[in-house]
Amino acid sequence: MGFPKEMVVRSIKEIGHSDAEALLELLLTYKALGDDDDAVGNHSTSGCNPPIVEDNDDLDFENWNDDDDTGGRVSSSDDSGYEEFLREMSDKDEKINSLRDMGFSEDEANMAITICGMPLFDRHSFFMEKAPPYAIYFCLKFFLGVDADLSVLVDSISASQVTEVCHSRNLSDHQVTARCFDSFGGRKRARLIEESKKKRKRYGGGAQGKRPSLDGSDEESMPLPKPMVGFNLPGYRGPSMTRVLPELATGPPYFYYENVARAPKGVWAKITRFLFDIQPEFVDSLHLCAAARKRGYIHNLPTENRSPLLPLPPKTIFEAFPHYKKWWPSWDQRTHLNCLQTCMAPATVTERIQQKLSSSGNPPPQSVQKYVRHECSKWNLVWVGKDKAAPLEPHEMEYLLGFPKDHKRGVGKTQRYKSLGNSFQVDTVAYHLSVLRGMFPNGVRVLSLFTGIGGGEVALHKLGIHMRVVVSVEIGEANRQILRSWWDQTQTGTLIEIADVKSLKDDEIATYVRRFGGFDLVIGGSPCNNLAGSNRHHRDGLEGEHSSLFYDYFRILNSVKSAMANM
DNA sequence: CTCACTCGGATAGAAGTC
DNA sequence: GACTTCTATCCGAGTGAG
Repeated sequence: MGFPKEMVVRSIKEIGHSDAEALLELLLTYKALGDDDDAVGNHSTSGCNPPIVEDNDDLDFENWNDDDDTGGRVSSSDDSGYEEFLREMSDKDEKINSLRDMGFSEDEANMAITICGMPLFDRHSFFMEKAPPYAIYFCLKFFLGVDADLSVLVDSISASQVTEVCHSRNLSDHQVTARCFDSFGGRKRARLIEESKKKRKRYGGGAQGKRPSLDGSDEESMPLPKPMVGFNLPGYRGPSMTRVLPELATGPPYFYYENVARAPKGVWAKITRFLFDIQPEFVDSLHLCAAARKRGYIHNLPTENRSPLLPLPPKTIFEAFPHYKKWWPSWDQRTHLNCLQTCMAPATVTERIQQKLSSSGNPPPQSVQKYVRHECSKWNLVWVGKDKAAPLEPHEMEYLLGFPKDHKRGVGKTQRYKSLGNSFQVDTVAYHLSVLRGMFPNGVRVLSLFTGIGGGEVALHKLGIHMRVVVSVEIGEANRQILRSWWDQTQTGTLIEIADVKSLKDDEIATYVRRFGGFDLVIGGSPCNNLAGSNRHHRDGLEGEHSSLFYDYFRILNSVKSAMANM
């Protein structure tokens, strides 16, 4: 009943882009073969992955929409032809040789086999939301040809749907990508529902784990650690942790991804699934400097032997700004500032505070204190005079964020606030990147996405790591000028500036990879606009207009990995 | 339940540019 | 004077902790 493997692979190669339905059928066929391969697929590849929900806890097709955990599950296949085929495929070398005979490179064959051996990939939920998207991505890329880029994949898989969705919803490419992944879920799910009616086995209660919702919005929450110090921080020595990354997640290149920690529910779970199931490192920069900055970082860097930038930054408001102590009221007991944001308090806020305080006694009544404390916390105000609270100056924000003084001089004040609010906290990022210092004594080649004002570059510079090359992608012209200006003053390496991540396609990436011999680090934090709690209008999650650029980070990272694998 | 916190956005009007 | 750019001033909800 099973297909000879040569037929499967050859058919896939022949079908190529021309027939999406047939291709999907073949992929599903291949997956069906893999579904029953317990021996191959059930090994664990990662010591850091979150607990994986077992099949028998999760597959409940008839009752998918409700919370009844006593539904059926798909039994393991009793088809001896499949098992025979899979036993045949169990030897990795043999598989590689077979694939090489068919014209695939060893890297391509290795990648495909690695993917096919991954536990999640091997599960019934392959094309569902819960399946790791990077596996789907690699798998499709492999079967469609290694040079196909994501947009081509999407087009060939569901061209009519893409067109329809784009026209009717005005969606961007990455949103379409996400939806196509979702659409696979639907199709595969329908197929599996049909199969499950034939092969069903009852199982008892006690199901564990969260179930992805059917509308594609995964509600899986990811609890933030307390204290939010990541895997470790200077002065916060937790239990020593060693992590084993999935094979596909390891470098080269190293990568470093950043975004707001307090994103809407399910966002970090989704980001994690795209980025190789690596557990995010949540850090509040409050533990390293005088201002809070709760951020999640997903990276494949070593976590041992980190070292902070010296001198350590001031850790309290008074250490950072001693002169404000003079006017600081005793009933304002803040020692740290809240997150430095892009918007500053309007003059009306500070005027109202001054007016309220001057018209009340000393100390002011509790109600006034409460109001003023609230406004000061909300707008990050500091006491600059008697009864006078004021927003931080841009150079003070630069200082707290670890940038050199007047890094952004010459730019409008509003723009400076905006860029700084969107930036890295340099000391925090530098602490994570410090492990690169000993690894690249001759310098690093960096692909910097969503560069902003160059927080990652400044961090590397302050660590004393020479940047041989930085290919920087940043949409803001003012930010590009700031980086260029800083680069010309401090650096000797090559800086290439690109405006739009969407314009950075596979061929150009491959050109840079060939030109520079690859990248050592792919670093970037994609836009948080649609994730941040401050956004009252369009907190749309990862599919939002700006935040969906995360998918471009994912796309470009994989493109770099692919190009480097083919070097 | 209350409370605290959040890499923001839309708009009108001012200011600058041609 | 038309147009663009900049600036000030408004605008709650989602989430989690207690």
